[in-house]
Amino acid sequence: MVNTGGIAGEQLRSFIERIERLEEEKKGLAEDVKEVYAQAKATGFDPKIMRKVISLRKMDQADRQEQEALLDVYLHAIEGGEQVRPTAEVVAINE
Amino acid sequence: MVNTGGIAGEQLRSFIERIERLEEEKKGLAEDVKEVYAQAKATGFDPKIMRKVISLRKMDQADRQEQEALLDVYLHAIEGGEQVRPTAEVVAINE
Amino acid sequence: MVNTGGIAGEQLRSFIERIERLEEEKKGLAEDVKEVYAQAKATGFDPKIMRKVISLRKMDQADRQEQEALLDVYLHAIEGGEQVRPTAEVVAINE
Amino acid sequence: MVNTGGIAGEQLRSFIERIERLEEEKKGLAEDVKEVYAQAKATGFDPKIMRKVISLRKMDQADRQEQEALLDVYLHAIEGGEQVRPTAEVVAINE
DNA sequence: ACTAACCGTGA
DNA sequence: TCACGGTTAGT
Repeated sequence: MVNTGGIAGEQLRSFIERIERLEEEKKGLAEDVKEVYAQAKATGFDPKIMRKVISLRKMDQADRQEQEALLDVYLHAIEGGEQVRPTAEVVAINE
Repeated sequence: MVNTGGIAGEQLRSFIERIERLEEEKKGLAEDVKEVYAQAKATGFDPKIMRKVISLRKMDQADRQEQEALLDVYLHAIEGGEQVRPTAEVVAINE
Repeated sequence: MVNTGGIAGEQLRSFIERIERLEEEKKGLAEDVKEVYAQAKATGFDPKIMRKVISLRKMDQADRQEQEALLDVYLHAIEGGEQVRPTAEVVAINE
Repeated sequence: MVNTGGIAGEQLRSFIERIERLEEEKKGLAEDVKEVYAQAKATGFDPKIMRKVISLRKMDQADRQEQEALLDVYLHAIEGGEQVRPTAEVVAINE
Protein backbone atom coordinates (compact mmCIF):
# COMPACT_ATOMS: atom_id res chain seq x y z
CA MET A 1 0.00 0.00 0.00
CA VAL A 2 1.80 3.03 -1.24
CA ASN A 3 -1.13 5.39 -1.54
CA THR A 4 -0.74 8.09 1.06
CA GLY A 5 -3.47 10.53 0.13
CA GLY A 6 -5.86 9.46 2.89
CA ILE A 7 -7.88 11.34 5.47
CA ALA A 8 -4.98 11.56 7.86
CA GLY A 9 -3.01 13.22 5.13
CA GLU A 10 -5.77 15.77 4.64
CA GLN A 11 -5.80 16.57 8.31
CA LEU A 12 -2.06 16.82 8.55
CA ARG A 13 -2.00 19.12 5.55
CA SER A 14 -4.62 21.28 7.14
CA PHE A 15 -2.74 21.60 10.40
CA ILE A 16 0.47 22.38 8.65
CA GLU A 17 -1.06 24.98 6.43
CA ARG A 18 -2.67 26.68 9.40
CA ILE A 19 0.67 26.85 11.11
CA GLU A 20 2.37 28.15 8.02
CA ARG A 21 -0.22 30.87 7.69
CA LEU A 22 0.24 31.93 11.29
CA GLU A 23 3.99 32.00 10.82
CA GLU A 24 3.51 34.19 7.80
CA GLU A 25 1.54 36.65 9.87
CA LYS A 26 4.21 36.65 12.51
CA LYS A 27 6.75 37.43 9.88
CA GLY A 28 4.62 40.32 8.68
CA LEU A 29 4.47 41.77 12.16
CA ALA A 30 8.21 41.43 12.53
CA GLU A 31 8.56 43.48 9.39
CA ASP A 32 6.20 46.10 10.78
CA VAL A 33 8.35 46.36 13.84
CA LYS A 34 11.39 46.88 11.73
CA GLU A 35 9.59 49.59 9.88
CA VAL A 36 8.65 51.46 13.02
CA TYR A 37 12.27 51.41 14.08
CA ALA A 38 13.17 52.78 10.69
CA GLN A 39 10.66 55.62 11.01
CA ALA A 40 11.84 56.43 14.49
CA LYS A 41 15.38 56.52 13.26
CA ALA A 42 14.35 58.79 10.41
CA THR A 43 12.87 61.25 12.90
CA GLY A 44 16.10 61.26 14.86
CA PHE A 45 15.82 58.60 17.58
CA ASP A 46 18.52 56.08 18.12
CA PRO A 47 17.12 52.57 17.59
CA LYS A 48 19.73 51.07 19.83
CA ILE A 49 18.51 53.14 22.73
CA MET A 50 14.91 52.38 21.91
CA ARG A 51 15.68 48.68 22.09
CA LYS A 52 17.29 49.17 25.44
CA VAL A 53 14.29 51.03 26.76
CA ILE A 54 11.92 48.39 25.51
CA SER A 55 14.02 45.61 26.94
CA LEU A 56 14.13 47.36 30.31
CA ARG A 57 10.36 47.74 30.34
CA LYS A 58 10.04 44.08 29.51
CA MET A 59 12.43 43.15 32.27
CA ASP A 60 10.51 45.20 34.79
CA GLN A 61 7.40 43.36 33.81
CA ALA A 62 9.18 40.04 34.00
CA ASP A 63 10.46 40.96 37.43
CA ARG A 64 7.00 41.63 38.69
CA GLN A 65 5.73 38.33 37.35
CA GLU A 66 8.72 36.56 38.76
CA GLN A 67 7.98 37.99 42.18
CA GLU A 68 4.45 36.71 42.02
CA ALA A 69 5.64 33.34 40.82
CA LEU A 70 8.08 33.19 43.70
CA LEU A 71 5.32 34.00 46.13
CA ASP A 72 3.23 31.23 44.65
CA VAL A 73 6.01 28.79 44.94
CA TYR A 74 6.57 29.63 48.54
CA LEU A 75 2.92 29.38 49.40
CA HIS A 76 2.64 25.98 47.82
CA ALA A 77 5.81 24.83 49.45
CA ILE A 78 4.43 25.79 52.84
CA GLU A 79 1.38 23.69 52.27
CA GLY A 80 3.49 20.82 51.06
CA GLY A 81 5.63 20.93 54.17
CA GLU A 82 8.85 21.48 52.23
CA GLN A 83 11.74 23.25 53.84
CA VAL A 84 11.29 26.83 52.76
CA ARG A 85 11.46 28.74 55.98
CA PRO A 86 14.81 30.48 55.47
CA THR A 87 13.21 33.11 53.32
CA ALA A 88 15.23 35.90 54.84
CA GLU A 89 18.29 33.82 54.15
CA VAL A 90 17.43 33.84 50.54
CA VAL A 91 17.33 37.57 50.51
CA ALA A 92 20.56 37.67 52.43
CA ILE A 93 22.25 35.27 50.05
CA ASN A 94 21.04 37.53 47.36
CA GLU A 95 23.43 40.04 48.82
CA MET B 1 16.43 73.09 31.97
CA VAL B 2 15.41 69.76 33.36
CA ASN B 3 11.95 69.55 31.89
CA THR B 4 11.95 66.89 29.22
CA GLY B 5 8.25 66.49 28.60
CA GLY B 6 8.47 67.90 25.13
CA ILE B 7 7.29 66.81 21.74
CA ALA B 8 10.22 64.49 21.25
CA GLY B 9 9.15 62.61 24.34
CA GLU B 10 5.64 62.26 22.98
CA GLN B 11 6.95 60.89 19.75
CA LEU B 12 9.31 58.47 21.40
CA ARG B 13 6.57 57.18 23.61
CA SER B 14 4.37 56.70 20.61
CA PHE B 15 6.98 54.74 18.69
CA ILE B 16 7.75 52.57 21.64
CA GLU B 17 4.16 51.80 22.34
CA ARG B 18 3.55 50.89 18.73
CA ILE B 19 6.42 48.47 18.85
CA GLU B 20 5.25 46.97 22.08
CA ARG B 21 1.80 46.49 20.64
CA LEU B 22 3.18 44.73 17.61
CA GLU B 23 5.26 42.50 19.80
CA GLU B 24 2.17 41.65 21.77
CA GLU B 25 0.43 40.57 18.61
CA LYS B 26 3.37 38.43 17.64
CA LYS B 27 3.19 36.78 20.99
CA GLY B 28 -0.49 36.08 20.45
CA LEU B 29 0.21 34.43 17.15
CA ALA B 30 2.93 32.34 18.70
CA GLU B 31 0.37 31.09 21.17
CA ASP B 32 -2.00 30.26 18.35
CA VAL B 33 0.71 28.22 16.73
CA LYS B 34 1.26 26.33 19.92
CA GLU B 35 -2.42 25.62 20.09
CA VAL B 36 -2.51 24.19 16.61
CA TYR B 37 0.35 21.90 17.50
CA ALA B 38 -1.55 20.83 20.57
CA GLN B 39 -4.62 20.01 18.51
CA ALA B 40 -2.56 18.11 15.99
CA LYS B 41 -0.93 16.17 18.73
CA ALA B 42 -4.32 15.39 20.23
CA THR B 43 -5.39 13.88 16.93
CA GLY B 44 -2.30 11.73 16.90
CA PHE B 45 0.37 13.59 14.95
CA ASP B 46 3.87 13.97 16.24
CA PRO B 47 4.69 17.69 16.66
CA LYS B 48 8.38 17.13 16.32
CA ILE B 49 7.99 15.60 12.90
CA MET B 50 5.51 18.27 11.91
CA ARG B 51 8.13 20.85 12.70
CA LYS B 52 10.58 19.00 10.54
CA VAL B 53 8.12 18.90 7.67
CA ILE B 54 7.42 22.60 7.94
CA SER B 55 11.06 23.45 8.04
CA LEU B 56 11.69 21.29 4.97
CA ARG B 57 8.92 23.01 3.09
CA LYS B 58 10.40 26.33 4.01
CA MET B 59 13.78 25.16 2.82
CA ASP B 60 12.37 24.00 -0.48
CA GLN B 61 10.99 27.43 -0.98
CA ALA B 62 14.26 28.99 0.03
CA ASP B 63 16.04 26.56 -2.26
CA ARG B 64 14.33 27.90 -5.28
CA GLN B 65 15.45 31.37 -4.41
CA GLU B 66 18.80 29.90 -3.55
CA GLN B 67 19.15 28.54 -7.05
CA GLU B 68 18.86 31.98 -8.47
CA ALA B 69 21.19 33.41 -5.88
CA LEU B 70 23.62 30.60 -6.52
CA LEU B 71 23.73 31.44 -10.18
CA ASP B 72 24.61 34.97 -9.21
CA VAL B 73 27.29 33.80 -6.86
CA TYR B 74 28.82 31.62 -9.50
CA LEU B 75 28.91 34.40 -11.99
CA HIS B 76 30.56 36.68 -9.49
CA ALA B 77 32.89 33.96 -8.25
CA ILE B 78 34.22 33.45 -11.72
CA GLU B 79 35.23 37.04 -11.73
CA GLY B 80 36.31 37.16 -8.07
CA GLY B 81 38.03 33.76 -7.74
CA GLU B 82 36.56 32.80 -4.34
CA GLN B 83 38.05 29.85 -2.43
CA VAL B 84 36.32 26.49 -2.81
CA ARG B 85 35.87 24.81 0.51
CA PRO B 86 36.66 21.09 1.16
CA THR B 87 33.09 19.91 1.26
CA ALA B 88 34.01 16.36 0.33
CA GLU B 89 36.14 16.19 3.46
CA VAL B 90 33.12 16.74 5.58
CA VAL B 91 31.33 13.83 4.04
CA ALA B 92 34.38 11.67 4.54
CA ILE B 93 34.61 12.38 8.25
CA ASN B 94 30.99 11.65 8.59
CA GLU B 95 32.04 8.06 8.16
CA MET C 1 10.77 33.41 65.38
CA VAL C 2 12.26 35.72 62.85
CA ASN C 3 15.87 34.71 63.09
CA THR C 4 16.81 32.87 59.96
CA GLY C 5 20.57 32.73 60.25
CA GLY C 6 20.54 29.07 61.16
CA ILE C 7 22.25 25.99 59.88
CA ALA C 8 19.67 25.45 57.18
CA GLY C 9 20.54 28.84 55.78
CA GLU C 10 24.19 27.94 55.70
CA GLN C 11 23.46 24.75 53.88
CA LEU C 12 21.20 26.40 51.38
CA ARG C 13 23.76 29.04 50.62
CA SER C 14 26.37 26.38 50.12
CA PHE C 15 24.24 24.38 47.72
CA ILE C 16 23.35 27.44 45.73
CA GLU C 17 26.88 28.64 45.45
CA ARG C 18 28.06 25.25 44.30
CA ILE C 19 25.45 25.27 41.58
CA GLU C 20 26.33 28.77 40.53
CA ARG C 21 29.96 27.84 40.26
CA LEU C 22 29.19 24.86 38.10
CA GLU C 23 27.01 26.99 35.87
CA GLU C 24 29.85 29.44 35.51
CA GLU C 25 32.13 26.68 34.34
CA LYS C 26 29.57 25.53 31.84
CA LYS C 27 29.38 29.02 30.50
CA GLY C 28 33.13 29.12 30.16
CA LEU C 29 33.14 25.92 28.16
CA ALA C 30 30.41 27.25 25.92
CA GLU C 31 32.63 30.20 25.17
CA ASP C 32 35.50 27.89 24.37
CA VAL C 33 33.33 26.07 21.91
CA LYS C 34 32.43 29.30 20.22
CA GLU C 35 36.07 30.13 19.98
CA VAL C 36 36.95 26.88 18.30
CA TYR C 37 34.23 27.51 15.75
CA ALA C 38 35.71 30.94 15.16
CA GLN C 39 39.16 29.48 14.60
CA ALA C 40 37.83 26.86 12.27
CA LYS C 41 35.98 29.49 10.33
CA ALA C 42 39.13 31.58 10.14
CA THR C 43 40.96 28.67 8.55
CA GLY C 44 38.25 28.34 5.96
CA PHE C 45 35.74 25.79 7.27
CA ASP C 46 32.04 26.45 7.26
CA PRO C 47 30.70 26.40 10.86
CA LYS C 48 27.26 25.53 9.70
CA ILE C 49 28.48 22.35 8.09
CA MET C 50 30.60 21.55 11.10
CA ARG C 51 27.57 21.77 13.32
CA LYS C 52 25.73 19.46 11.03
CA VAL C 53 28.57 16.97 11.11
CA ILE C 54 28.75 17.04 14.87
CA SER C 55 25.04 16.64 15.27
CA LEU C 56 25.01 13.72 12.90
CA ARG C 57 27.81 12.03 14.78
CA LYS C 58 25.90 12.51 17.98
CA MET C 59 22.73 11.09 16.62
CA ASP C 60 22.26 7.43 17.12
CA GLN C 61 22.21 5.80 13.76
CA ALA C 62 19.18 3.74 14.57
CA ASP C 63 17.28 6.81 15.63
CA ARG C 64 18.35 8.53 12.51
CA GLN C 65 16.96 5.87 10.22
CA GLU C 66 13.80 5.66 12.20
CA GLN C 67 13.23 9.36 11.96
CA GLU C 68 13.90 9.44 8.27
CA ALA C 69 11.50 6.61 7.66
CA LEU C 70 8.78 8.29 9.63
CA LEU C 71 9.45 11.58 7.96
CA ASP C 72 9.05 9.89 4.61
CA VAL C 73 5.70 8.57 5.58
CA TYR C 74 4.53 11.98 6.62
CA LEU C 75 5.75 13.65 3.53
CA HIS C 76 3.95 11.18 1.36
CA ALA C 77 0.82 11.56 3.38
CA ILE C 78 0.82 15.24 2.69
CA GLU C 79 1.24 14.80 -1.00
CA GLY C 80 -2.44 14.40 -1.69
CA GLY C 81 -2.80 17.10 -4.32
CA GLU C 82 0.24 19.20 -3.60
CA GLN C 83 3.26 19.21 -5.73
CA VAL C 84 5.14 15.91 -5.65
CA ARG C 85 8.23 16.22 -3.57
CA PRO C 86 10.90 13.61 -4.35
CA THR C 87 11.80 11.62 -1.28
CA ALA C 88 15.44 11.52 -2.28
CA GLU C 89 15.40 15.26 -1.99
CA VAL C 90 14.50 14.96 1.63
CA VAL C 91 17.26 12.55 2.34
CA ALA C 92 19.70 14.76 0.55
CA ILE C 93 18.69 17.85 2.48
CA ASN C 94 18.74 15.90 5.66
CA GLU C 95 22.33 14.93 5.07
CA MET D 1 39.44 11.88 -7.28
CA VAL D 2 37.71 10.52 -4.23
CA ASN D 3 40.61 10.60 -1.80
CA THR D 4 39.78 12.99 1.01
CA GLY D 5 42.56 12.32 3.50
CA GLY D 6 44.30 15.63 3.03
CA ILE D 7 45.60 18.19 5.46
CA ALA D 8 42.33 20.05 5.52
CA GLY D 9 40.67 16.83 6.64
CA GLU D 10 43.12 16.49 9.50
CA GLN D 11 42.42 20.00 10.64
CA LEU D 12 38.73 19.65 10.38
CA ARG D 13 38.78 16.44 12.35
CA SER D 14 40.88 18.11 15.00
CA PHE D 15 38.48 21.03 15.34
CA ILE D 16 35.53 18.75 15.53
CA GLU D 17 37.07 16.54 18.14
CA ARG D 18 37.99 19.52 20.28
CA ILE D 19 34.43 20.69 20.15
CA GLU D 20 33.11 17.29 20.98
CA ARG D 21 35.41 17.08 23.96
CA LEU D 22 34.27 20.45 25.26
CA GLU D 23 30.67 19.43 24.83
CA GLU D 24 31.38 16.29 26.81
CA GLU D 25 32.73 18.37 29.65
CA LYS D 26 29.69 20.59 29.58
CA LYS D 27 27.53 17.54 29.84
CA GLY D 28 29.53 16.37 32.80
CA LEU D 29 29.01 19.66 34.59
CA ALA D 30 25.31 19.54 33.88
CA GLU D 31 25.23 16.18 35.61
CA ASP D 32 27.08 17.60 38.56
CA VAL D 33 24.48 20.32 38.85
CA LYS D 34 21.73 17.75 38.85
CA GLU D 35 23.50 15.90 41.59
CA VAL D 36 23.76 18.96 43.78
CA TYR D 37 20.04 19.53 43.38
CA ALA D 38 19.46 15.93 44.35
CA GLN D 39 21.57 16.29 47.49
CA ALA D 40 19.84 19.51 48.43
CA LYS D 41 16.50 17.87 47.99
CA ALA D 42 17.61 14.96 50.12
CA THR D 43 18.45 17.35 52.94
CA GLY D 44 15.00 18.90 52.70
CA PHE D 45 15.24 21.85 50.35
CA ASP D 46 12.78 22.31 47.56
CA PRO D 47 14.64 22.29 44.22
CA LYS D 48 11.98 24.36 42.59
CA ILE D 49 12.53 27.17 45.03
CA MET D 50 16.26 26.87 44.70
CA ARG D 51 15.91 27.32 40.97
CA LYS D 52 13.84 30.42 41.53
CA VAL D 53 16.40 31.86 43.87
CA ILE D 54 19.21 31.21 41.44
CA SER D 55 17.27 32.67 38.57
CA LEU D 56 16.49 35.80 40.59
CA ARG D 57 20.13 36.24 41.44
CA LYS D 58 21.01 35.88 37.80
CA MET D 59 18.40 38.44 36.85
CA ASP D 60 19.70 40.92 39.38
CA GLN D 61 23.10 40.55 37.88
CA ALA D 62 21.73 40.97 34.38
CA ASP D 63 19.87 44.06 35.52
CA ARG D 64 22.99 45.66 36.81
CA GLN D 65 24.84 44.95 33.60
CA GLU D 66 21.91 46.22 31.60
CA GLN D 67 21.95 49.47 33.51
CA GLU D 68 25.60 49.94 32.78
CA ALA D 69 25.06 49.10 29.14
CA LEU D 70 22.26 51.62 28.98
CA LEU D 71 24.47 54.25 30.47
CA ASP D 72 27.14 53.46 27.92
CA VAL D 73 24.71 53.69 25.10
CA TYR D 74 23.51 57.06 26.24
CA LEU D 75 26.98 58.41 26.68
CA HIS D 76 27.98 57.32 23.22
CA ALA D 77 24.78 58.64 21.74
CA ILE D 78 25.44 62.05 23.25
CA GLU D 79 28.86 62.16 21.65
CA GLY D 80 27.45 60.96 18.36
CA GLY D 81 24.83 63.70 18.34
CA GLU D 82 21.89 61.30 18.27
CA GLN D 83 18.60 62.34 19.74
CA VAL D 84 18.73 61.03 23.26
CA ARG D 85 17.93 64.03 25.35
CA PRO D 86 14.50 63.00 26.63
CA THR D 87 16.11 60.83 29.26
CA ALA D 88 13.57 61.68 31.89
CA GLU D 89 10.86 60.74 29.42
CA VAL D 90 12.40 57.39 29.07
CA VAL D 91 12.23 56.89 32.76
CA ALA D 92 8.68 58.15 32.78
CA ILE D 93 7.66 55.87 29.95
CA ASN D 94 9.23 53.16 31.93
CA GLU D 95 6.44 53.91 34.38
C1' DA E 1 20.08 39.81 18.11
C1' DC E 2 16.31 37.18 17.30
C1' DT E 3 14.05 32.97 16.56
C1' DA E 4 13.39 28.19 16.69
C1' DA E 5 14.52 23.47 18.47
C1' DC E 6 15.65 20.56 22.39
C1' DC E 7 15.76 18.78 27.00
C1' DG E 8 14.85 18.24 31.50
C1' DT E 9 11.52 19.07 35.13
C1' DG E 10 7.02 19.27 37.34
C1' DA E 11 2.01 18.22 37.23
C1' DT F 1 2.41 10.76 30.14
C1' DC F 2 1.97 15.40 28.83
C1' DA F 3 2.88 20.30 29.13
C1' DC F 4 5.97 23.87 30.25
C1' DG F 5 10.09 26.61 30.96
C1' DG F 6 14.56 27.24 30.50
C1' DT F 7 18.61 26.40 27.74
C1' DT F 8 21.01 26.04 23.64
C1' DA F 9 21.58 26.07 18.76
C1' DG F 10 20.90 28.31 14.24
C1' DT F 11 20.03 32.27 11.09
